[in-house]
Amino acid sequence: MPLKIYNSYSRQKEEFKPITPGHVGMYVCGPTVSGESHLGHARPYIFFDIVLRYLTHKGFKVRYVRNITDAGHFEEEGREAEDKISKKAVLEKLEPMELVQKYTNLFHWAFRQFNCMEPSIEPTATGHIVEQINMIEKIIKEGYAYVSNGSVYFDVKKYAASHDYGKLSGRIIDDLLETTRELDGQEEKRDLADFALWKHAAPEHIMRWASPWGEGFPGWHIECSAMATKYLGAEFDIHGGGMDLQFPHHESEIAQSTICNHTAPVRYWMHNNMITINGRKMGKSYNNVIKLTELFSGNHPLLTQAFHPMTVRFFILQSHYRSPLDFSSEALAASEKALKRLWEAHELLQKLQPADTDTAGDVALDEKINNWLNEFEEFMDDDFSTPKVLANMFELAPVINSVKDGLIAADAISKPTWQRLKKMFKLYMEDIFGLQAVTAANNEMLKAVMQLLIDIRKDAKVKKDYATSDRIRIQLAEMGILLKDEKGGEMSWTIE
RNA sequence: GGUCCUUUGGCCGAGUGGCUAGGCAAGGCUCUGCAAAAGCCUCUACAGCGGUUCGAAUCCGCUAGGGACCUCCA
Repeated sequence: MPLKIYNSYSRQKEEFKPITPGHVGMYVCGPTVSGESHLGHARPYIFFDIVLRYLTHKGFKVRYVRNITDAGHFEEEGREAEDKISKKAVLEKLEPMELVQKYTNLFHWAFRQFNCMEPSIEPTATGHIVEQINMIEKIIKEGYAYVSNGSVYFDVKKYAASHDYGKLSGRIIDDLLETTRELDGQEEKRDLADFALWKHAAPEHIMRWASPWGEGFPGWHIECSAMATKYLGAEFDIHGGGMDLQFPHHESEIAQSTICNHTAPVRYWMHNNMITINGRKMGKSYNNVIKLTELFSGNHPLLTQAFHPMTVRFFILQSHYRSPLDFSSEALAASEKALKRLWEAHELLQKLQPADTDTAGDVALDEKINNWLNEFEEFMDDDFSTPKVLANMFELAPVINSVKDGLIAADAISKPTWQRLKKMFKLYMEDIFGLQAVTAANNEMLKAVMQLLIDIRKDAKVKKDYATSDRIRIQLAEMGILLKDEKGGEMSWTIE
């Protein structure tokens, strides 16, 4: 089945055809590591992790490049700007690389909690200054950039005369040329719409590199162009990122790369929508960010509890990536319960053995199951409709639970169907959606101890010694372990 | 001000013109020593007003609310 991807550039769903058969080059704009990652960051990196996993499942070999933006005008919160004017001893001063390292580590830690796969290449902007300078020189040579006061600007007006500047973000060039913004260094530009490729560093600027135009630092957009070109080629398949990057970041990337490499860089542009909080985009300037560490610990005024990274992952999968997703503690709590239910059905399914029958006792049910399963791929192929796949899984969960409880006869479902069901759940839950058990109930010693308690409780129940049986269950509950009596006298347990 | 998007049941969220997802919450029932879990059932919504159509949550227009981008941003 062909995969269809909504291309932001053409504003429609298109069949995905990689440039090199069997291979996919995918670039996703990574974080700026001048601060701690927050919930807003979770969406693109979790979503594109799903894209990576799904493409891999479809048999593509994916090179996934995600950068770290560690160059720019950095300061750490709370540390004052005076720090930058250097009369202090080296160790007392703000060392940008130290700051960048700290937040990079924190970012990596958080996304390991989310069970995101690591990118194939994770290039840093500071590690590619040479490539960026080379690219800028090429653009100057092509006549689309000019030097002004130690800075280099891209000539948007000239570019727009022969190229469609503004198409990706739906912008009209004339409007952009008229924008009146008071920005730093605006007077150096020939035109307000021009953007910086290289910026001259003022004396107090702490991050600076030598360049043909004097000491300075790269413009924000050029790093992605330079690194994507280096690792994926002049033209590659997928470029992803948040919607807020469409303009000016991605629009500028297209312009730079097109001039430098004489070809449009990207085949499929993919943009995820924002996570909002009370209907407003989560962001530093709105003062409404929930940092990932706060989310995991529950330590934030807007949170009524701590949330497990898997709950967040599931929450994100429950909505389509191009829709805005409104955060609330209640919504996340609902996801937590939903995930628990689904995950338990999944674990149960993996343990249940199919009846040894090639023909289904309940043909209609058997067919229904197969239809739901068929749709998994159909939905994913339709621009990654993860919520629909989950909906089907929730249709299947009662079937699984009913088989366990004997409410549906084991031989109602044929062996091949049952085996397929098992396989598909494992594939989607674990491999494609990247979900994991929320609790660490895989400790062998704990399992053994629990088995002992269960044996004692069973004995007590047989003797109708309910004081003992209740005591075991109640005290375990106090510790956060939920013991459940199953039909037929068996017992199971989960960690809350 | 410009460009674009959005408005779905108590809450979160899918929705391709007709078959009206799913989750959470709530209520009822079944199972059960009790409990939990599980199962079954109930809860039919699409901002408002017009229009197109045999038929619209889905297309068009207007009104109202919300949002994003135009500046660093996932």
